[in-house]
Amino acid sequence: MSYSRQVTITCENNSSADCSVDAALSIIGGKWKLKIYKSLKSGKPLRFSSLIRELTGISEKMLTTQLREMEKDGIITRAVYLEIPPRVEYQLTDLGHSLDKVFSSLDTWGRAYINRKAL
Amino acid sequence: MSYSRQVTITCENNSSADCSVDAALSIIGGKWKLKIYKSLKSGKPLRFSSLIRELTGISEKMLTTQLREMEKDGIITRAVYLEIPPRVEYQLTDLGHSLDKVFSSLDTWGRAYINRKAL
DNA sequence: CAGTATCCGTGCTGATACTG
DNA sequence: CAGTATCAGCACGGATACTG
Repeated sequence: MSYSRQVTITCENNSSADCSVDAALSIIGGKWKLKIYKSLKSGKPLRFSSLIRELTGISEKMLTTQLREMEKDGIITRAVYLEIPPRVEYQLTDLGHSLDKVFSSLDTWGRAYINRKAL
Repeated sequence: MSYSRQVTITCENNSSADCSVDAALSIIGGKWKLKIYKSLKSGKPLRFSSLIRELTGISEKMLTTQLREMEKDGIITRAVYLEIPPRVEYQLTDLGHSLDKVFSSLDTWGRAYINRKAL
């Protein structure tokens, strides 16, 4: 089974701003990516089972898929420890940590939006 | 035809950070929203046909859908001029303009990501 | 424990044709 | 000009069962 995705990063007709924003959204968009980022944000490596527990509602398949994509995108690392029982730990890379500003600006805007709607 | 969507903004089990980020992504996520934002960013009101021209590749149906959602979310206004031929102009609201920081942080991160991958 | 394999529904997105 | 209506494909996300 392959986890290939189409992340068209060639810019063609679009301005570079479109392109960069698209690239960013292709990596942090979707239902789970930013939640996974948030779980790993502290820097502490987490195991598969810990992530399943934190991300209430995600299926094993989805978590696997999302983690593989994030690994491919260079956002996280995957460390396999050959033990019994097996242990796999996920951790943010430097590139992953650099999502901090994006996350916080989304968070800030989202909060403001919710407050405004609550009026 | 109704354009209702489910934008679950109740926070339930999730922390407020999850919730706000989700709210933000539900509004600016997707394939076209930020491109439309970008077209209207300057503040100049644009007509339907102008937007179609700028957003290469979008269908009329998609543009209509996206614009209606953004209007509902309070991001843009829709002004109808009862003339012949009809004229409709779209413009960012203050709330829409407040997306500036979100847009630029995505843009900045995306550029950095692309440069990094180009190594 | 940490996955894979398989099946499947829904909704996002698109193409095309038509209308006030 | 600025849409609606209709049909359709396919990717996203989910449920469940199985495995090294």
